[in-house]
Order: sequence, then C-alpha cells, then structure tokens
Amino acid sequence: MLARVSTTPSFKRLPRAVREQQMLDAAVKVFSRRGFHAASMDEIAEDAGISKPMVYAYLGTKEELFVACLHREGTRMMQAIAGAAAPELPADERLWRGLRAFFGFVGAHRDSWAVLYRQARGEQPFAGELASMRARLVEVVAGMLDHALRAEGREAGETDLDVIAYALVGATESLADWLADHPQADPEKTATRMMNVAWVGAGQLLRGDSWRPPTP
Amino acid sequence: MLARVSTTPSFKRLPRAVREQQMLDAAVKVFSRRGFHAASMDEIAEDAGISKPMVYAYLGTKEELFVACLHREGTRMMQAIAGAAAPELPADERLWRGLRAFFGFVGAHRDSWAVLYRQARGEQPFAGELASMRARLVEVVAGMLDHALRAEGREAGETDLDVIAYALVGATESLADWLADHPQADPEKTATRMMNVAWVGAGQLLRGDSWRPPTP
DNA sequence: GAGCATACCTACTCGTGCGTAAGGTTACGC
DNA sequence: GCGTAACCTTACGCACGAGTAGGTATGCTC
Repeated sequence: MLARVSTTPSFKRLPRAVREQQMLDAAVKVFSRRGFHAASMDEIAEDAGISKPMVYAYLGTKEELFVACLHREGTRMMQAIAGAAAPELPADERLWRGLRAFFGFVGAHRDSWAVLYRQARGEQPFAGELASMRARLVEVVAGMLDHALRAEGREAGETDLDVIAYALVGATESLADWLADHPQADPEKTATRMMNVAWVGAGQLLRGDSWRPPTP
Repeated sequence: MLARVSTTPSFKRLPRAVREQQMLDAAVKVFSRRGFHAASMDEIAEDAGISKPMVYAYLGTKEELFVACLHREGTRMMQAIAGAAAPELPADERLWRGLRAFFGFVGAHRDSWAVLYRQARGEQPFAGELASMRARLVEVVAGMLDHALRAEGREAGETDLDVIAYALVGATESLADWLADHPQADPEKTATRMMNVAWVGAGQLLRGDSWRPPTP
C-alpha cells in the first residue's frame, strides 16, 4: 500500500520556526476546547495540518507541549499588561491602563484565557506554573494599593493588603470569564466596571471605613 | 486459583445507602486530588474499601459518579449558606451570615471545594452544571445589592448590578481558594475581610461614587 | 548534479483504564 | 434449615491515545 498515488502535493515545506507557531496555535485551540487530558495529540496534529511525529520532534511530549502553550500565552498576556501600565504613571492611571489592556487581551484571545485559567487550574502538574503568575499579579496590585495609601498618609497591615489584592485579582478573573462567555460584551466597559469596584471600593475601604462584625 | 484461602473475612455487608455514601466520600477525595481524568475508578473503589463493579452497580459510569459528587457537595454547600442567611434579615446581616457560612464550609470541606471549583471548571461536560450554581449565587447577591439600594431610595441598572455581583462572587471564590491553600487561616477572619470589600466597596460604589475613565 | 541535512510521512507498539460477564458468599424470610 | 435475593468478588475485553521506528521527499551547498 505504498502506491503513493499522486495525492495532492500541496506540501508546503516550511521552516521550523513557522511550523512551531502553527502547532502552538493548534494546541492552544484544542486544549482550550477539550481540556488537557481530553485533548489528543492526533487532533492537535491534524488541526495544525501536520502529522503527529512532527509535533513530537519539535515540541516534545504532551506535557511539554502544554507548558509551551502556557508560556507563550502567559508571556503575551503579561507583556500586554506591562506594556500598558508604565510604572511612572500615577496609581489610578496605571491601574486603569492595566485593566484595560487585560480585558482587551482576554476579549481578543479567548482561547488563551481558557487555556491559562480554566484548564491549567485543575491539572496538578501545572497548578504551580499558574500560581506563580497569579502571585506576581497579586504582588503588583498590593504594591499599587500600598503606594496609593501612602500617598494619602495612611497605612495598612501587610496581610490585609495582600488579601484585598487577592480578592481584587479574583474579581478581575471572574469578570474575564464573564467576558469570555459573552462575545458581544465590550472589554472597555468591563474594564471600567472593574476599575470602579477596585478603585472606589478598595480605596474607601483602606482609608479606614471598614465594616465590623456584630458582637452578639 | 479459586482456592479462596481464608482471606480476612472482615467483609462487613452494609446496606446500599451507607455504601453509596462511602463511595461518594472516596470519589470526592480522589477527584479532588487527581482531577477528573487522572482519577481512576480502581483507585476510588479501593479507597472506598470496595471493588469496582459495586461502584458501577450503585453510581453508574465515571461521569455519572462525578455528577453525583457535584450534586451532593453542591447541595451541601448551598444548604449551609441558605440555612444561615434567612431572607427576612436586613441585607448586611444576611450577607455577613452567608459569607461566614460559606467560608466556614470551605474551611471545613476543602475537598468539596476543590472538586466543585477547581476540577469541574475546566472539564467540558460539567461546566454547565457549575455555571448554573454560580448563576444562582450571582442572582442572590445581585438581589441583595438591589434591595439594599432601594432601601436608600437609589437605583442602578440591571446589568451593572449583575456585573458587580459577578465580580463579588469571583472575589469570594478567589478568597476561598486562598483559604483552602492556607490551612492555618481563619475562616471567620476571611469572611470579615470579604464582607468589607463587598459591603463598604460595593455600597459606596452603587451609591453613585463612581470612577470615570479619562476622556483624552 | 552528487551529497547531505532537514522536513515530513505511514504505520505500528504498548500501556492504561473504563466498563462487564460470570460466578461466589452472606443474611433474611418462611 | 433452606431458598432467594442482595451483596460482593475476580478476571477479563476492548478502545483509545501517547509515543516511536523506519522510510521518503525536497531543497541547499559546492
């Protein structure tokens, strides 16, 4: 059965770097739709318009491939945010630009978001990878809050700050999910809403206007 | 090899209802540690102290078993919350009790939380199941906000309310994750922190003190 | 235009784990 | 005391998918 009847000779022989990107594109797409375990290397290869051994030759095993996806998409996202929020700007401007960049990215790359936060979360081998990215975000947000507070001559405990930052990051992720599930929604508007919750809410709160549990 | 040498005759024959609970306990444990796909029916059966066909006889296929876990844990959680937050109380009291019950539950049932929110999230077949639970929570929170607002004679757009509720639920989930990863942390204190973010922040915000994007 | 490296393929092996068939054992009703 | 139904087992079939062996074509260099 090696008859090799002139099947469409539409083989474009492409340089390695290009094929790798195509494979990563396909992998992100399939992983985001199926999840890590349910995704099959065959489907990824087929979607990339290539055969399976090529994937193994270029990107390695399934886990390595997933990590490669995580890295590429994560780096892209972080760059989009960091590029927008220059550190010399005032805190609220910085926060606003960061949020806008973030929601813009999620709106434009829903697959990336799905891979990064919906898939990598549950799978044990990658949870660490994600947690560190998240931790960095929390640090940045906590830093902003602290900075803004000091500018007003006030101060807050470190744990309080961290926990509030954690909550804000969680709220942001949640809205990102909402955005990813509502294709007609406007990223800009979502960013504005989040900015409201973060800036007005947290600001007021850290300024000392706190709620105390009833003492029965 | 049917020699049946008196292997420990420690077989306790138990009624169906009891065994089912044991199986569900084991399933929740294994699913939460390994994730849905990586969990094996053999391990679940072994952990439950029973053999595999029994699991199939009582709870059905792997997917059905997972759904059963989801239902039991989800119902437990919802009941814990609903039982604490009686609808005739004032809104802030209700919110406070609900949050306290929620974080108390997560602190006491880390496995349940892991199954509900870390595992079921990514897996396609169950995303809907979860989304509906979440949607109900968002409804409730949005209702509370609306109620509190009207009590002050103000009003807000429906979408705004929903989105803010969504953000608050996300922040709460995020803190729940934090709590689940910090066994020494105090659920009560975490609830207080979340209450602060939710009540002071959202209240102030909905009262009209909103942030507006710069118009360049 | 010979040689060599790189791109690419088809067609397999093999482990893992879901789901089941067929049969043994204990408790309870009569 | 004995049948019968519910409980429980061992041992297997079978599909699916990760990873590989070994071979073919194409372009680039001298």
